[in-house]
Amino acid sequence: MALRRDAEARRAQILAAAAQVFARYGFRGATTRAIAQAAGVAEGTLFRYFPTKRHLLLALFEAFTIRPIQQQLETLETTDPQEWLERFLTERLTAMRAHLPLMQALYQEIRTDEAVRQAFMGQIAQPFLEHVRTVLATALQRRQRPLHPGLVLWAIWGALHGVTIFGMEMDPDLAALPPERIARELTALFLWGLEGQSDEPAGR
Amino acid sequence: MALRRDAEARRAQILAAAAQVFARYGFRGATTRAIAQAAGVAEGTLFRYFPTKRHLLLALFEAFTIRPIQQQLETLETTDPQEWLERFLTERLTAMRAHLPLMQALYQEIRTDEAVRQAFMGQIAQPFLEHVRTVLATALQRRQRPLHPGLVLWAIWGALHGVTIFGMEMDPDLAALPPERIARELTALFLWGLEGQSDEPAGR
Amino acid sequence: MALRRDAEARRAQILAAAAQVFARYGFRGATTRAIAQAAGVAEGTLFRYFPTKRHLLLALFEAFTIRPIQQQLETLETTDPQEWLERFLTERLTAMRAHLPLMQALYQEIRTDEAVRQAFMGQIAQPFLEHVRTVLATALQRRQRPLHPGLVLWAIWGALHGVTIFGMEMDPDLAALPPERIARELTALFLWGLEGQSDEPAGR
Amino acid sequence: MALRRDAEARRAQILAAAAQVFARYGFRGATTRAIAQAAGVAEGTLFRYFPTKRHLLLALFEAFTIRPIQQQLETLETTDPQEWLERFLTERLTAMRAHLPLMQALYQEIRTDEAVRQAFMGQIAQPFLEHVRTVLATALQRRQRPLHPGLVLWAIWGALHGVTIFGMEMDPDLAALPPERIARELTALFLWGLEGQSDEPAGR
DNA sequence: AATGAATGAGTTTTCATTCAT
DNA sequence: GATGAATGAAAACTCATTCAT
Repeated sequence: MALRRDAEARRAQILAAAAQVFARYGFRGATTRAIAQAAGVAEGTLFRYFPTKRHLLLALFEAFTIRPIQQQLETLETTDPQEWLERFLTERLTAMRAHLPLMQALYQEIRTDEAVRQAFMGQIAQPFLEHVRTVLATALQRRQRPLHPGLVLWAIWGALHGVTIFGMEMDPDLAALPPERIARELTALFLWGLEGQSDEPAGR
Repeated sequence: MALRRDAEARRAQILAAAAQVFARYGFRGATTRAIAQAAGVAEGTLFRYFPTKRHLLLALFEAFTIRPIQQQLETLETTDPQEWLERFLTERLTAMRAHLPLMQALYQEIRTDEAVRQAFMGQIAQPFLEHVRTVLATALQRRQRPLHPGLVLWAIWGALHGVTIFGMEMDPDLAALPPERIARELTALFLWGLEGQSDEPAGR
Repeated sequence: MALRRDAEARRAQILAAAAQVFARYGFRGATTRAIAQAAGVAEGTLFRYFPTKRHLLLALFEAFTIRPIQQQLETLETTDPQEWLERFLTERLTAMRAHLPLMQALYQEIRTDEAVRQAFMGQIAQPFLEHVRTVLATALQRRQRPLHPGLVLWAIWGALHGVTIFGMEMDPDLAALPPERIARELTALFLWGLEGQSDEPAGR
Repeated sequence: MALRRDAEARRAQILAAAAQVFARYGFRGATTRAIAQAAGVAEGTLFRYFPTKRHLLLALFEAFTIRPIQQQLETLETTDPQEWLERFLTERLTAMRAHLPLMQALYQEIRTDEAVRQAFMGQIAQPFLEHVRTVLATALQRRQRPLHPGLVLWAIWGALHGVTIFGMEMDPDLAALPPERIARELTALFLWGLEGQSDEPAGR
C-alpha cells in the first residue's frame, strides 16, 4: 500500500514536471532529459511510469481537459441555458488561463492523436452534445429553422479556444478581462447574438 | 521572360508539392527529401526557391489564408451584417474544407511563428476587427451592455476554425453539411443567438 | 568509482580515436562518423563526451600543446639561457615529431579559434614572454639596440614550427636529424646568430 | 589579340575578386557564388578560367608568394649577408602585412597541396637554400660547428611567418612596428643572436 | 564564350528509448 | 525498482561543379 502510494506520488511528480517543461518548451522542445531533471528522477525512470513521451501528453490532456470538463458536465445540473453556459465557460476560461502555455502546448499536438480523439468524442463531445440538445432545447427549438446542434457545439468549443489560445496571446486587451466577464459576454453572444437586446432580456 | 515564367512555374510546382506533403504528414513530419521528390526536383533545388523549410509553410499560409481573406475583406463591401458575415464564412468554409488536411497542418504551426503572427494581426485581425466594429456597430450599440469587439472577433474566428479544423474531422455528420448551410447557421447564431427567432427576422 | 574510471577511459578512448582520424584526414576532413567508428562507439556517444566536433580539437590542443608546454615552463627553472632554450626546444621538437600529422592538423585550425587563442596567449605566450624577458634579460641588454621581446618570442615560436610543421614535411634530410641536434643548433642560432663563433663560447 | 587581352583581364579580375573574398571569409568560407559576384561574372564563368576553386587558391599563392619571392631572389644580388637578409625580410614583411588576411587564408590551406609543395620546394626553397649556402657561407663557416643550412632556412622562414601570421594577429604592439624595423631586428637576431653586441658590429 | 539553374552527395547534431547493472 | 550510459536513426541545409541554352 505504501508502495502503491509511493508509485502514485512519483507518477504525479513526473506529470507535474512534464506539465512544467511542456508549458515552457512545447511538446517537441521538451526533452525527456529535462523532464526527468525537473522531476528529480533518472531519465530511465520516466519510462517505467509512462511508456512514451507522448503518453505524458495524453495524461496531461486527460488531467487538464477531459477530467475537469467531464466532472463539470456531471456537476452542472442547472437547466437554465444561460446559467449553464456561463458557468461552464467561466470555469473553462479560468482553468485555461491559469495554465495557458501548457494548454497551448497541449492543443498544438493532440489533434492528431487517435486516443485523444476517441476520449474526446466519447467523454466530452457526446455529453456536451446531449447538454446542448436537452438543456438548450427550448432555446434552439423556438427558432423557425433550428440550428444544427453539432454546429453549435463546435462553434462554442472553437470560440472558447479561439478566445483563449489565440485571443489572449494576441490581444493583451482581451487577456486583461476577468474570465467571468468573458464568460458572460460569450454566453450573451451565443444566446441572443450580436443583435440581442441585452444579456438579461426583459421578461426573464 | 521564359526564365521568369519558368522560375515561377517551378516555385509553384514546389509549393504545390509542399502543400501535398504537409497535408499528409504535417509540417514536422514532412521531410525536405519527400517534398523534393513530390516536386520532381533535387533537394537542393528546393532551397534555391525557399531558403528554409519554414518558408514553405509561410508561403502556403500566405497563399491559403492571408491572401484570400485579405482579398475577401477588400471585396465584401456590403454593410449588411448578416450578408457580410454569411458571405465571409461561406467562402472561408468552402476554401478550408477543400484543403482541410493542409489547413490543419498549417494551423498546428502558425501560432509559434512571429512572422505569421504579425502578418496575421496586421493583415487579417486588424481589418476584421474594423469590420466587426463598424459594420456591426449598430447591432452592438442596440444592446444595453455592448460586447467587447475583440472578444467577438476571436469568438467568430474560433468558431470558424472549431467547426472546420475540429468539427469536420470529428463529426462526419457536420462535415456533410454544405458550407452555405453552415455559414447561414453560424451567422444566425452570432447575430441572434440560440434564442433568436429565425435567421431572417421579420422587418428585414 | 568504477563509473568515474569508465567515463574517463571512454573519454580517452574517443580522444585517441579523434587524434588518429584528425591526423589522417585533417580536422575538416574527419567525419564524426569516422571518429566514432575508430573509437568503437556509436556516433551519438561522441556527443555525450564532447559537445561538439570542435571540442575534440580543443581537447587535443590542450593535451598536446597547452598542457605539456605549460608543464615545461613550470619545470624548467634553469636560468642559463642556452640550457633553458635548448631543453625547451628539444622537448617540443621531440613531441611534435612524434605526432607530426596531428600537430599539422591542429595548427591548421587553431588560429581561427578564439578559445584556443586565449588559452594560447594566456597560458603559453605570456609565460614564454616572461621567460624571454627575464631569463634573456642580460643577453638582451648587452646589445646597443635591444631586440623587441615579442619579436623574439614569435621568431622562436615561428622557427620551431617552421622547422617541424614545414621543414620536416618538406625536407627529409632535416627530418632525419635527431631533435637534440636541431634544438642545439636552433639555440646556437638564436643566441649567437649565424656569425657567432660556436655554440659553446669560450669562457663558459 | 583583343580576345587574348580580354581573357587575361577577366582572369585577373576573377583572381582579384577571389583574393578579396578569401581574405574576408577564408578559403572554406568563400563560396564560388560570392567570388563570381565580386568579380561581376556568372558563377559558371569562373570555371572557364579556373578548373576548380582550389586552383584559385593556387594561382593566388603563385601570385602573392612564389612569384614575388622568386623575383626577389633573382634581383637581390648583394653578397653582404646582413643586407641581403634585411632586404629580403623587409620586402616580405611589407607585402605580407599589406595582405595579411589573404596570407592567413592562403597559409591555412596550402600546406597540404602537392602542387604547391613542389612549386615551393623547386622555386623557393631550393634557390633560397643556395643563397643561404653561398651568401651566408662565410658567416656559417666561421663557426666551429657549422649550422645545418636547411635548418637555417626553415628557421628564418618560420620566424618570418610566426611574426606575421601569428605575432601580428595576436600582439598589436608587434603589429605596430614598421616592417623595416622588424626586418632589421630579425636580421640582427639571425646574424648575431640574442647575445650579439649590436646589429652593426664594430669593425664593419 | 557566358550564363545561371539544377544538382545531390555529404555532415553534424539531437534525443526518445533500451537495458545491463 | 531505479539508474543513466549507450544507442543510431533521422533530417535540414550547403555549395562546388555541370551543362543546356
